[in-house]
Amino acid sequence: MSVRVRFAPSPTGFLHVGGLRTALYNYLFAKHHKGRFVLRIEDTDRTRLVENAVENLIGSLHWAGIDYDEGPGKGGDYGPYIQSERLDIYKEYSEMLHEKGAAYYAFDTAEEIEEMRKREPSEQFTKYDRTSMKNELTLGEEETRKLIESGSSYVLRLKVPGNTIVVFDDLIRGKVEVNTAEIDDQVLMKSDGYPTYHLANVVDDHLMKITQVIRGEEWLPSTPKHILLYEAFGWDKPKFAHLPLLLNPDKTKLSKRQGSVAVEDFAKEGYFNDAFVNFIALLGWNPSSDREIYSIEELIDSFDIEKVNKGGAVFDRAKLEWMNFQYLKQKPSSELVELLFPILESKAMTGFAKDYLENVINLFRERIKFIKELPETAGYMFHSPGDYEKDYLDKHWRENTIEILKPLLEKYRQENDFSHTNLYELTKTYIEGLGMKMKEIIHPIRLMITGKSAGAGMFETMEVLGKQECIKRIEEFIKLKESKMI
RNA sequence: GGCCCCAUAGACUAAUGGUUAGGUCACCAGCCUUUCACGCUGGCAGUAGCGGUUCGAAUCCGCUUGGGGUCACCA
Repeated sequence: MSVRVRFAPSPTGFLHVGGLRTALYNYLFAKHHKGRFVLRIEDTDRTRLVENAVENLIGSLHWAGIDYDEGPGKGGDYGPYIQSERLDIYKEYSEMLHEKGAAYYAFDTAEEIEEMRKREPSEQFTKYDRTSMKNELTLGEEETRKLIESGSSYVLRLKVPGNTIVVFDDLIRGKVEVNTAEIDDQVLMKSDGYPTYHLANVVDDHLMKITQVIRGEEWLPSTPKHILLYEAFGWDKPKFAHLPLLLNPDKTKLSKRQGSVAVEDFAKEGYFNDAFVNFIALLGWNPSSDREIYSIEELIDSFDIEKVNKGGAVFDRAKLEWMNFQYLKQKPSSELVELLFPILESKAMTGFAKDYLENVINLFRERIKFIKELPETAGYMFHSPGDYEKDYLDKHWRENTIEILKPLLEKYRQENDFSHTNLYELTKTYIEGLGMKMKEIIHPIRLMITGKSAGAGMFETMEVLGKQECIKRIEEFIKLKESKMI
């Protein structure tokens, strides 16, 4: 049987980092086994719908490079893939469940249920008490039919069998056992005619021929209910794999309270999609013991669901940044420059040639974390320094600096080869001829040309800026200095 | 609190009965140097605890402790 897995988010906001990891593992699993990856939208809670959430979700998946084979906007043989468009299906199957005696109708109001829970003296576990409440079992068939026909609102509840052990074999955790005494008579169909997650996901996974259900650990406690449903329907069960949670630094479930969790926020911050995916993939699993950088193909190739860790993984920003930096270092400048264009444009720093910008990128790629830092960090590559670091100036500018500089400036003026190697040789020859050291002149030059104490190699910087610009800046500085403006 | 899941350094992980317990991030030191970085070298630091099984346990079993998840007409 060919592998079919699904990612089934509910459209209640943006794609969560944990959701992306779940989607990614499903994707890796599907691709590894040459199977199919299905996207299904679970929008059965009408009260939590968020406008454009589906588009957002798909957009984030797309950014991450996770492509689905079947789903909204793509179609497939098992659609529709949006649960609100499958209501008649759930109705049909819920009635089937009722006919089999595996579920019953109930008429309690929210208040009555709340009261029942309060009545329960134990602070342990308050199950729905099917023997004392207003439902098909206490009212009888006839009364039930009358109530339904008269338009009373009602739900369908799962009739959980008493005191039996439900067992399933989790692909990641192994054998899991739960006594049905611990399982509530879960609502399957809500009074608004929509199914709950429990019914919908079982019906859909069955009809969509899902072979492995790979989802977050938060679903582990409700899996026995799903097992009961498969058994009531008489269907084959898929295999289950419950992924460890992604955690905040304090080890609680990764949440918005402790920083950003929306995938699109990371995209906006400037993380590379491939670096981000690489990082996320390694939260809970690693294909080897001596590597951190993997292409998506390599991840697919080596993915093994049974090797996924059981314990939760803290989402560590520092390592994410490091990962991003690894990608920044090796990406071709032709790709990076495309990211730089819109950034410069937004700062009204336009008019630079592509080649020039690529040179700037190559000068700074090992000194920044994100391309968006360039207008700030490398501002002087786009305009004259404007101001000069006071401490740097005080430290490296001497009484005789100008005298030393003027003949050198003249040499620069007469030099046509502004390659960094030549500038280096030329400068070195001159300065050592005076019995001085390179650093005694390099810092003043850096100051005059960049205004900053930190930057790329000085002669490399001069090469990229070009002869004309360098000479102009030195002249400007000398003029300021001589007129005591600085 | 009941139930379920989990447990290798501060963080991510490798090692599926035999390793001096390996790698990465972070941190620290040194080197490189033209500043800042990068890079290189080295260092700090771990099998939660206690029993058991075994010639041999991070690995298997039990208990304890700790952490997490979940207990809705939400997913």
